[in-house]
Amino acid sequence: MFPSRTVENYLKAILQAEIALPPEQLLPMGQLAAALGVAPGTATTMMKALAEAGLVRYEPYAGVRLTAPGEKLAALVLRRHRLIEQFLVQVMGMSWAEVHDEAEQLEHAVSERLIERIDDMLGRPQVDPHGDPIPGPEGMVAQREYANLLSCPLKTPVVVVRVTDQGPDFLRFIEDNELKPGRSIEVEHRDAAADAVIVRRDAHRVTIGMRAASKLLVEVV
Amino acid sequence: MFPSRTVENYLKAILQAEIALPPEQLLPMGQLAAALGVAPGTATTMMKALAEAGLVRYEPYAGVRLTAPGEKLAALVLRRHRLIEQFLVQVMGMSWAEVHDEAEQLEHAVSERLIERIDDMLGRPQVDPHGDPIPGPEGMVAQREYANLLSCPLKTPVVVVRVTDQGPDFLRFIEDNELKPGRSIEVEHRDAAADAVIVRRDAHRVTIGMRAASKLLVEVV
DNA sequence: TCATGAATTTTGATGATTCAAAATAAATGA
DNA sequence: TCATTTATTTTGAATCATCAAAATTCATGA
Ligand SMILES: [Mn+2]
Ligand SMILES: [Mn+2]
Ligand SMILES: [Mn+2]
Ligand SMILES: [Mn+2]
Repeated sequence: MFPSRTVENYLKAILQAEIALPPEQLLPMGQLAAALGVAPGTATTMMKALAEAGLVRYEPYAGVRLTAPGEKLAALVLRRHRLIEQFLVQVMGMSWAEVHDEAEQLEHAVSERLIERIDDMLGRPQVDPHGDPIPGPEGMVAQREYANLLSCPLKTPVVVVRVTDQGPDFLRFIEDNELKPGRSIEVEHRDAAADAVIVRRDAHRVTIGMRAASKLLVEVV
Repeated sequence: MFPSRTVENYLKAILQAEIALPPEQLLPMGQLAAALGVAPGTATTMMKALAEAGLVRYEPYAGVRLTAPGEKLAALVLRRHRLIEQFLVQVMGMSWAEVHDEAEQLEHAVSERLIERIDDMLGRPQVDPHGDPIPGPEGMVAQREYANLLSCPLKTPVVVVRVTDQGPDFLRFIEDNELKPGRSIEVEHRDAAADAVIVRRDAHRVTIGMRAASKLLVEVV
């Protein structure tokens, strides 16, 4: 049997949470449940079923971790999600702020065949509109580590490479201030007291909060 | 929160069955169940629920019929299905034989917004790749009645306008014999004993069975 | 060590969708 | 008319995904 829509969502959520976790560390049920917007008991029940199916390793009161087959499946869902996002922006001309919700549904409905066509048509892109890496047809690819606007060097040219927040409002803010991936900027100053980061984009200055600054990943050029 | 995927499929199936039915005549449960590949009792249960929701008129032991709201919803599903088919052929370059199954899934996953973009991009098409009419955003449009290869005049130029069978094998046969919608042909002869219809396409002759011939709708030019 | 509080699991329940098989109604045809 | 066949409905049960609330386990800090 093929993973249901629900199972696909669980696997993808686990994968995305694991990426932000040290290797081997288990993902607690509370976090998983919160990520999916379900009651904790619901997540527990599902994890027992997925463990039964060999897709996760589940340790009661400790948490879960994807097995190799589970990770492969999860990566394929993530691959579909991100290819669809890129397609909606590049081909359908949709805003990068609205493609996430659309992809959230379509990722479960497209066939392998259609995904391959999309991949073809886009020239096998490596990243989606938000700079998130697109897993290959064989599964996850190694993640490159990037600095964010809190950790990158001051007064040094950096290029925005990724925005790790899918919220439409946040994305629109980034777009309005021309801070999308590809854009070259500099961190002028960080003000811990004001909880703010002052960024220079050409001649313009933009001030963003530290919480938001941590969501903007950059590469030193 | 209404129509679930399942309900959408039921409504669409009823609408498509109704089209081939005299007005006012009820659709029997057996036919509906067969069309959806479910047990008869399952269809009965669902019809009671849909009647409760005001989407169908259900008469025990007689059959069902869509109400106005039910028909509107069903037409919107059909609209999505057919726009998606046209999109997959025109934009994604997929074969007209394989788009039906793909659309069967996508019709439940695309947003109103995306469907409007697709409609735009295609220039508001009136028919899908099989010649099936695409309902407008407000619901069903009046159906034009066409002759088929069994009822059209002999030795008279006609244009194929529609193929009323979504089976991949049949569609591939039509494609291989260049009988897709838009093609101009003539019925040379009908042979009841042989259960065959001989069609002339330019200088070529194609023989098809009567069952298949009834699936090819044509317009006298 | 142990009482507390937080996190997690268990329990009991619900809604949606489905089936197989039994019961019933309708249609048919002598 | 009435027995037989066919279609439909009813019944009882299963699966999946979910919740709220109760029970349990774990971690903590006095
Ligand atoms: Mn999803
Ligand atoms: Mn993305
Ligand atoms: Mn469908
Ligand atoms: Mn079609």
